[in-house]
Amino acid sequence: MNTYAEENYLKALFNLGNEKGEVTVQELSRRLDIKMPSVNSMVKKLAEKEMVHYESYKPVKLTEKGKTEAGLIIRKHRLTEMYLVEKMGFGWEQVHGIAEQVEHLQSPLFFDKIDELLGYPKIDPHGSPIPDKNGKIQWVHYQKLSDQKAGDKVKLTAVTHSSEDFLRFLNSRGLNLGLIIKVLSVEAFDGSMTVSYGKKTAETLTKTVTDKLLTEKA
Amino acid sequence: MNTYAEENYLKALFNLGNEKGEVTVQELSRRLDIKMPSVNSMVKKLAEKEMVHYESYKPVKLTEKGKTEAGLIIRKHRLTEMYLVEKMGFGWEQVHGIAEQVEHLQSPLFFDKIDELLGYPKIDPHGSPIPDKNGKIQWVHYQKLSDQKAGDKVKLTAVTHSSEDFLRFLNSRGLNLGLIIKVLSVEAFDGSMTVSYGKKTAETLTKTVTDKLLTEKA
DNA sequence: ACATTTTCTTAGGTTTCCCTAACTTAGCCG
DNA sequence: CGGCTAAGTTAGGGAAACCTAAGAAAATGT
Repeated sequence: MNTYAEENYLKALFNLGNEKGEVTVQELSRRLDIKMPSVNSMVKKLAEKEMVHYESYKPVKLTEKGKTEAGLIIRKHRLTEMYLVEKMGFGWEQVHGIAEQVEHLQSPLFFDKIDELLGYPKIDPHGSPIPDKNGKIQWVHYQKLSDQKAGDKVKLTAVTHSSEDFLRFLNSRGLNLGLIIKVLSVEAFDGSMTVSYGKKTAETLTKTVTDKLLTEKA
Repeated sequence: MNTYAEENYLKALFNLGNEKGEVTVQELSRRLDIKMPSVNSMVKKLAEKEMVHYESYKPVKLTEKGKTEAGLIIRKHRLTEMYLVEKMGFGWEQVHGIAEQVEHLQSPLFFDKIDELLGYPKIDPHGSPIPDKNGKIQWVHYQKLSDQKAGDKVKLTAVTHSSEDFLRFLNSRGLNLGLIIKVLSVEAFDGSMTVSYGKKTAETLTKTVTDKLLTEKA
């Protein structure tokens, strides 16, 4: 098992290394607000545990194993954030600090339950993907419904918000996941959209709504 | 602020010191599964911080300050347990380990929200009192079910033991907190008791069980 | 290309919290 | 009361994760 400190390093490496996957000691040091010599020794320790590839004077890179571990922590973080917002009524600006602590809890039971209560979300409300139980991120390229044009035909695959109110609204309109939606027209002045799906031939959705619906090409 | 380890000592002192309030180094050592010399030095540290009264070769006792700190941790623990059971659908027997970790989170915001969502409860799922925001416990007068007489009608409000097996047993008999129980008869020779509650018209409980069930006048 | 600056590493120190081994105090018993 | 045992303490050490100070490597500018 990884220590609390190790988990923070793994997470930082994951978050910083988006493009090349490489992160310098200094970047890590700044992100974690930990002095470079401390980072240096921790990086060595992580290399020892085969969590990172590392050679002196070179940037650090997560191994597959490291990526998985990091993914699992980020999974816990994002599920927690979502739960706090959707189920407990916190504001988005309030949840980061709490999730930062909760992500270190060791209890598959707990996070599985959260996952279940949230309806197994694949992305958080910011659109960031939530890694699966194996720590892997599914790199599906979701597109907001609001980014579609008239004539487009898409499949509704995810929602970025799962508050009771919003889910109730979706239900009342018969908007279920997997549904094929055809965009009929888009109003230029307010971004509202008229679409057809299922039995509905012309339903109008506000931009507030279409912003929260994620789609794939149908 | 207290460290993670300090918090565990405070909690153990609080839980062990129910009668006289005094706890020996050895008791602490056994409860925490930490060797005596380690306990000894931590106790000194806590005395330094004025969390406990301590003199060499004497038992340890929480100060008022220590009691308050311990109460606040226990408050977090019990609120967490209750939330897990009431709002997330966990079973009684599942929540202890999770709460044990959550109780160390530093976020008044988080626990206030839980408190609010639960409707400011004074009792947790095991029936133990929940300390208030100042760490103080309201001592309610409970009576063992085994001390009741035939004809008495009482409300089940707490259990004194919360092992997995015991909680599972209670579940299997439909014995939930808040339940109204009527004592039908008591066997003189073994103290076993026949009671009725809910849909059950004549359930027999051994003294081992009724000793662990706490009640209020209904 | 070489001198300066920046980045990284090494060395050595601190705090927290745990350990084992060995010693001391307190309580008990004949 | 003296001696034994159990409980408590002291001494010394180790792992984790941080630090500062100082030296080494790499990058950078003219």
